[in-house]
Amino acid sequence: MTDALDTVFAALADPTRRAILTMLLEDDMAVTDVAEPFEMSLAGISKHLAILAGAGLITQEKRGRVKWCKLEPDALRAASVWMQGFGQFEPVNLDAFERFLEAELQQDATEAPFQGD
Amino acid sequence: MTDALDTVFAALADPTRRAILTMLLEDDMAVTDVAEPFEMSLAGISKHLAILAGAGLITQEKRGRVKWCKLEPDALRAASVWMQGFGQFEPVNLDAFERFLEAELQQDATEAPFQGD
DNA sequence: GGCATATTCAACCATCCGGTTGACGATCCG
DNA sequence: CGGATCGTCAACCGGATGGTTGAATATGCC
Repeated sequence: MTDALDTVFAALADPTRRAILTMLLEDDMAVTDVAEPFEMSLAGISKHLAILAGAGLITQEKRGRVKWCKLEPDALRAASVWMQGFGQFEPVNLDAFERFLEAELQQDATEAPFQGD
Repeated sequence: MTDALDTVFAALADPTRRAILTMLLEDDMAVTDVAEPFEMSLAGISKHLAILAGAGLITQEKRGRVKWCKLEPDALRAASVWMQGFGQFEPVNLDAFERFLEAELQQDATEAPFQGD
């Protein structure tokens, strides 16, 4: 009965993985480039990336021999919502939340994506 | 080198602990009462509470032989800030989500009328 | 073909985690 | 005092986690 929140929060609980996510904010990256700033074996980083992908926080797409890692911010949103109003995470509300996100997306698509300040 | 975020996210990664936090939203509770709905030994729950306290998510105060557990929502703030600093996209807009829910409710009310008497 | 690059796999290791049970220290109450 | 209640401690267990190394698999390049 491992909830999606379990894997997301567990993935976020590691500083290396949080650092990776922060790096991916900048841009998509290849596995080797993700690993470069860390004093850790490439295989170790590869495992961390697999965990992040398992939590849905990133996706990986192989082009040629390079596997590109891409941030998936939506996975964070569910966790963020839980934190802000934890308690109201019954399935009903999750469904509603998904509909909400879709509605929001459509709105974003038709309106200006940023309300900059 | 364990960051505060490490312990907070790790604490949130367990469904039992999230359920406990949700229960504490209602009111402060004694350890025994926290444990009551779970099919788990009291010692097990006591450990979970210690982890939550270690992460600063709750505080515990002993009055008489009863130890009261109190939610500390501020501890969530750092994690929440981290997650939101994350998205270039707007932070999750809970207000908008609530308006969405209300709008949906009204829609349900007008679309699926009771054939009442 | 042959070599370098990119990434994962497999095995292994130490440590942590979630859980149990049983004993123990406090505290209330009759 | 003596017994019941509240909660933790200590030891233990199986399984997950975070890391390593070395071999293996793809892919690109000359």
